[in-house]
Formats: sequence, C-alpha cells, structure tokens
Amino acid sequence: MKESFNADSPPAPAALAAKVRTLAPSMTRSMQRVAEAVAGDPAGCAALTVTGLAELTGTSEATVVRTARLLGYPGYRDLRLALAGLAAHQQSGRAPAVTADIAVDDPIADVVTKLAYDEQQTLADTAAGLDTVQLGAAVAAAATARRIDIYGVGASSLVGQDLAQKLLRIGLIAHAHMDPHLAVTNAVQLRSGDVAIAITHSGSTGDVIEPLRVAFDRGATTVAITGRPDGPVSQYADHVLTTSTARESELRPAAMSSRTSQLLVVDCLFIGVAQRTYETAAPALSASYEALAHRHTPRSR
Amino acid sequence: MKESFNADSPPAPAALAAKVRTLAPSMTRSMQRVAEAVAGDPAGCAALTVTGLAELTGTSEATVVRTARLLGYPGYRDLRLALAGLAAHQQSGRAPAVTADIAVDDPIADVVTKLAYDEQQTLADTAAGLDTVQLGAAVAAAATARRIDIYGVGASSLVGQDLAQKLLRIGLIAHAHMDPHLAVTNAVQLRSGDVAIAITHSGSTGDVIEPLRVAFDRGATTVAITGRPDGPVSQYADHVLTTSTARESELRPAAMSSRTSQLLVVDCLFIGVAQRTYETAAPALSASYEALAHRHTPRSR
DNA sequence: GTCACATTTGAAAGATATTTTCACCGACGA
DNA sequence: TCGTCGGTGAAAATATCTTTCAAATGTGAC
Repeated sequence: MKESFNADSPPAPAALAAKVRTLAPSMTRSMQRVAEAVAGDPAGCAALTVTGLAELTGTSEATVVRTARLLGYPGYRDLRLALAGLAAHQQSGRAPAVTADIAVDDPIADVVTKLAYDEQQTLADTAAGLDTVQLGAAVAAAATARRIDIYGVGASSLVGQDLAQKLLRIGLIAHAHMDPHLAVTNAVQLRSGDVAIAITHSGSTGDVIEPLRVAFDRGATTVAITGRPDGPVSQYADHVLTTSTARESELRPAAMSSRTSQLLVVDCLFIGVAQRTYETAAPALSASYEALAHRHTPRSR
Repeated sequence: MKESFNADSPPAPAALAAKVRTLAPSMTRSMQRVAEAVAGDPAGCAALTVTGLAELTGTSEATVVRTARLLGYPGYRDLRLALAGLAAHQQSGRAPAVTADIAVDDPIADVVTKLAYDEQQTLADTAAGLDTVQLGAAVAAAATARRIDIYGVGASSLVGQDLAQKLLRIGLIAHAHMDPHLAVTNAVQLRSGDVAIAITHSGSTGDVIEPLRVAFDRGATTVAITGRPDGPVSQYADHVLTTSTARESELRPAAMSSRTSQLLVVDCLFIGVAQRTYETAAPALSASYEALAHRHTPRSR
C-alpha cells in the first residue's frame, strides 16, 4: 500500500509543541484537549494506545486520530512513533530552561533573560517548522521576478519593509505597501512572472488578503507568510511559509514573538534570493555599503 | 507453557547494537537475521510493521516478535517505539556544520539552520552583554516621560518604529522619526522629563546623532542603542544600551544581526516600561487587541 | 424564541497490526 | 530407520487503529 500525503505538512521532527500551538486555533475543543496532553507529556502519551489517550483526555478514539491527522501524521500510530522519538530526545539532554512567564514584578535582569530565551525558542521552532520546499519555491520565484510586492499591516508592515529594503539593496524591484488601498490598486498591475508576498500573523487580515487575492487572480506568484497556514490567506497563496506561534502572555503580546519568527523567514527568503542572484547581488551589496559609509560622521574612532 | 521468558533486562535505552551482539550467540539463525536488520538500520526498521520486517528479513512475524522479546521488550510494538526514539536520537546527534558561514551554494535547508543558529547566538550575546543598570535607568525615564522621541535611519528605523508602535499601544506618547530634518526640528521641542532614543548600529550615524544632541542639550533624558558604545553617539547619551555585533558575511550583512540584537533590547525596554505602567498598560493592551480583532475577516476556521 | 443548518463528537463497525497457537520440518542420536 | 526435540512459519486469536454514521451541540436566520 502506498503512503498517503496528508493535509498540510510532513511529520514534524522535534518542534511538536510549536506545531500544536500553531494549529491549536483551528482545532475543536476536544482536539485541543488531546493536543495539549500530547504537547504536555510526549513521553507519557507515547506509552498510551489510542484508547488510553482517548480515556485520559476524556474524548474518543476518533478524536485522537483526528488530532494526529491535523498534526500532519497519517494516523495515531505514526504520531505515537514520533512522540517516542521526541521523548528520547528531550530526555537525553535538555537544560531546565527558563520556562516561567514574564511577570509584572520580575526584576529587569530576569526580563532580559526570559525574553532572550523565549525568542531563541521561537527561532528554533520556526526553523524546525519551516517547509524548505515551499521556501525554495518562493525563493526561485522571487529571484526571477520582474517585480515583488509585499503586503503587511501593523507589526507585519515593518517586517515587510525590512524585506523590501534588503531586496532593493541587491538590485531587485521590491516594494512594501503599507496602505491597503494603494496595495490593491498596485496589485492590479501584477501579472505572471511577478511575485506578491503577504505577511500576516493571524492569516485572516483582510487588508492583506485582498491585495494578495488580486495578485493571485492576475496570475502573479503569491506567497503567504503566516502563523495560521490554514487561514483564509492561504487560499490565494501559491506558497505558504509558516511562522511559529510562541506562547504569549499579557506583557508579551503575540505580535512580539511573531515578529521574530517572521523576520527569520524573511531573512531566509532574502538570503536564498541573494544566493540565486549572486552575480548581481554581491556587487550591489558592497555598493550600497560603500554609499552608506559616507553618511556617517567622518571621524568615528 | 510460555514460549520464552524475557531474558535479562528492561527495555534497552540506546545501546541496542551492543545488546544485539551480546545476545546474538543465544539466538537462532532466523532471529539473528532480524536482530541484525534492527541493529543495522534502526530508523528504517522503526518504519516497518511486524509483517514488513518479517518479509524484509525473510522470516515470519512470530520470529520477529520472539526477537523483540529476547531483546527485552514485551513485544514488537515496544521494540518499534524504542527504535523510533533511537532513530531520532542518532539523527540529532549530528548537528555540526552550523558554525560554518553561509555559503553561496548552501542548500536552502542549511541556510535556515545556520541563520536560526546565528540569530540565537546573537540573542544570547546581546542578553549577556546588556547592562541591566543602564536598561533599568532607561526604563525608569521612559515610563514617566512626557513624550518619547525615537531616531533611527535605514534598518534601525524599523526598529524604532517597532518600539514606537508598542509604546503607543500602552498609552505612551512615542514617535519614531524617519526624516532626519524633521527629527531635529522636533528635538528642539524636548525638555527635561522627555526621553530621546537614538538607534544606530555603527554609533556614528550623523542623521541620528544630531537630533540626539539637540535633545541632550535641551535637557531631555537621552538613550543610545548602539553596537559601538564608544562611538560618537554615546557622547550625548545619558544611558547607553549595547547591542551585540555578530560576525557578518558577504551574504549576511551586519544590518541583519544587529537588527535582531536591537529588537531584543527594544523589547526589553518595552516590557520594562509596561511593567512600570501596568495599571494603564494592561487595559490599553487588551483594548488595542480587541480593536484589531474586528479588522479580521469573520470566518477564520 | 424557534427553526434550519453546519459542526463537533463518540459508539460501534470495519480494517490493520500484533501476538499466540499449533502443526510441520529437519537434525540428531539410538 | 525411528523417535524426539528445537526451530519455524501459517493461520487463528487478540489488540489496536481507522472509518462510518447518527446523535448532540452549537450557530445564525428569521
């Protein structure tokens, strides 16, 4: 019997907790209970049969299987196998880590430590969860694009600008649109061979989806960078790059960790493009570096 | 009568190959074939069912189960689970090459790994090098400031905008200036009790130093976020927050890692301020969150 | 409020995988 | 040559996983 390709992703290697967080919003209540149990105690769950896990979480076998499917495995058996791997993994060598949330009365030194740790975690999760095939496809499209339009609002807007800035530096024609109306207006100009990139953590930001839809309809290659790969934005995306969703707290809104994740994805995209256009990118990079040097005050040391 | 009783040990941890060798002499020919296959390719075998492994080794299911028993497991299922763990284990074992620079011909997967690793490193360095006393002072000033002006150009401009966005969200009056001329013009308005923050990696960006100097002269509390604490910008800064300077390569310009570092500093600053103004910050945060929720397209699942 | 409709859920049937049983096979010694 | 015995796999028995389907629950329209 042939293996079946499933919904959204290949079996996750190590970043299972991250995946659970990413997918949690699209889960039903019962499935969330299962996912939570799995993420909370991988080793323990690996020792359980479907029935066992169903009883533990107060749900049914069917729900457990559904959850396994949603997480990207063909069935519970495979999830369990992955879980066993994960368990062995974390048992072998993990630092205790700074798991605590940032509290209102944390001294400033703790804030620095915890925040740095959280961001590191976010980076690791993102890297682990990033689909390199999709990324490669996006890179290929961007490297040869006639022009690249980038959509993002709010915090994601800054990420978009960052990407645009860098792409411009290596001689590509990239533009980050901040005004949704203008974005749509410009999207109409796109055609096959152009690339449109939408950045939205929630995956359902109308202001970003709309221009992407237009670009998609016009035949441009569309890329979505989102934390919700199952969100509406993916409908109009040829390639979906998933950012990781870190746990958030009151003091540390989701926007903060999603930004870290988005920036990593965007950087990878950029470097991939720079590699492919090395002939032109390298001189362009040093040229812009030179140009900047003269903007500094002459005496710097 | 039982067919066999569990030889000598509980589920083997990792030294499976060794166990196979030890027990090999006491095995029958068929069992040896199975054991050999298992020891030779744990990962591959973990993917097989009893029937599959039986076929692969040219034996029967019964023999496979007997072998599993001899190795100390209750049955094949458990051997398989252990095998999966082992596979994950040895796969993670090889994680070198990360230290290498990103090269032009690196496959995209390596780019992701290296980049994530580099950024994690940058975060760790930044956190370690950050002066919490200076940070605390900057936080205290910002939390009670009448208004906060932020200066940054180029890549640093985005960091500044990020900070301004967040401070605005918790009800503070913050503005990120992008135009150097306007920045200076506005800096003249500052006075004691106000805060000016300059962000520059090189520490010698004239366009950023100038407004900070003006703010400094007007009596505002000035903060510099820079990778060169000995640079000209520090001259006019009451508090200097140092960002780390990661090694850069041709494909990965300094701007990229300095951005990561700057963002961490800025986030710490923000959270510190949010802590100090928690009474007003908390409601403001949830309010802006609520407002945003309605901008999304209704159906997201 | 009430109805119609979609979604979520678990019980049980159905399919697979694992374990056990048992009869056959071939080797060895009398 | 015959009988005994460990080794072996086919097939039955069991456990486990997957699918189906109808009830329960939620949701939006009127």
